Amino acid sequence: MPELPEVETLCRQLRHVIMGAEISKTQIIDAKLGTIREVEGKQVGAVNRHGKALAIELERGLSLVFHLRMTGRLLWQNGNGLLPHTRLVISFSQGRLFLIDPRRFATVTVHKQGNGLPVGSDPIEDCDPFHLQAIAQRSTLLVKAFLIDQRRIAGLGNIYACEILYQARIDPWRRVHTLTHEEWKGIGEAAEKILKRAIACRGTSVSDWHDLFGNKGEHQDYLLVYGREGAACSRCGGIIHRRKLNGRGTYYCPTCQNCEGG
DNA sequence: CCCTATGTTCCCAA
DNA sequence: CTTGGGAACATAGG
Repeated sequence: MPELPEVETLCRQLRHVIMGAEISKTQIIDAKLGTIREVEGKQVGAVNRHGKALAIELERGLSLVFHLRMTGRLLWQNGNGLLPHTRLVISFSQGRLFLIDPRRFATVTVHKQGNGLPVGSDPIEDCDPFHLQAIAQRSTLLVKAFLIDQRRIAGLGNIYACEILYQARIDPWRRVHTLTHEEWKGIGEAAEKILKRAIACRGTSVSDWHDLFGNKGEHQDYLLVYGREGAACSRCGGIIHRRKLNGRGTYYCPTCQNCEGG
C-alpha cells in the first residue's frame, strides 16, 4: 500500500530495469483494468513519479500511468508462471513486469499526450514553508486531513502524515490556517527528512509492501508513532494514542504534540 | 460474526 | 465552492 516513498522506490528500480527497453507484449489478466492499446513495440523513454502515481513514458508522447491504491504491487520477474492476484503482465525482452493486486483497486491508464500524472505540489520537490502556508491560508481543514489531500500535496498518506506531524510536534487536529510560519517550517523539514530516509530505506513494510524485486523495505524500523498505540513515546516516555480523524486511524503523542484534552 | 486496513471517488448534506 | 460523512470498490487478517 504505497505512498510517495514506496512509489519513488519502484520508479527508481524500474528505471534501472526498463529504460530504453521495448514492450514486446501486454496481457490484461483482470478485465476490470480495461484495455491497453498501442503500447506494444514502443520503447521506454522515461519513468517518472508524481505523488503516488507512476508513469512509464514511451515513444510518441504515449505513457502508461499506474496507481496502486491500497494493495497494488509491481514486481519484476525473469522466470515463468503467474503469481496469485496478477492483474496485468507487461513483457520485455529481458523480463516481465507484473501488476499484482488482491483487492483490485489499482488502475492503469494510457495517455497520449503529457504523462498523465496528477497535480498537487510534491512534498519532496517543494517543502518550502512559504508555499505550504500559502496553500493552507484559506482552508479550514484539520492539518492531517490537509497533508493527505492529494489535490493540495501529492504523495503523503496516513503513515507519513502521522510521522511528519509527530516529528514536527503538531497536533493533527489543528486547523491549517492557524499554523504559524515556524510550524510550517517544522512540517516542511520533517517531511523532507522522513521522506528522504524512507526512500533510502526502500519504503515502509508494515503489512504487505515489497519493492520491485520482492524485497521488504526497512523504514518500518524508524516509525515513531504509526502503529505504536499504547507504546512509550520515544521523546517524552508518555503513551502513544490512536484516534480517528476524518475516518482514518491517527497515531500521536498527546504530550509532545500539545493535543487539547490529551 | 466482529473489526481493521498505508487509497480514491462518488453522492449527499451542511 | 468547501468540507465531512458514508458508502463503494474487494480482500485478507486478527
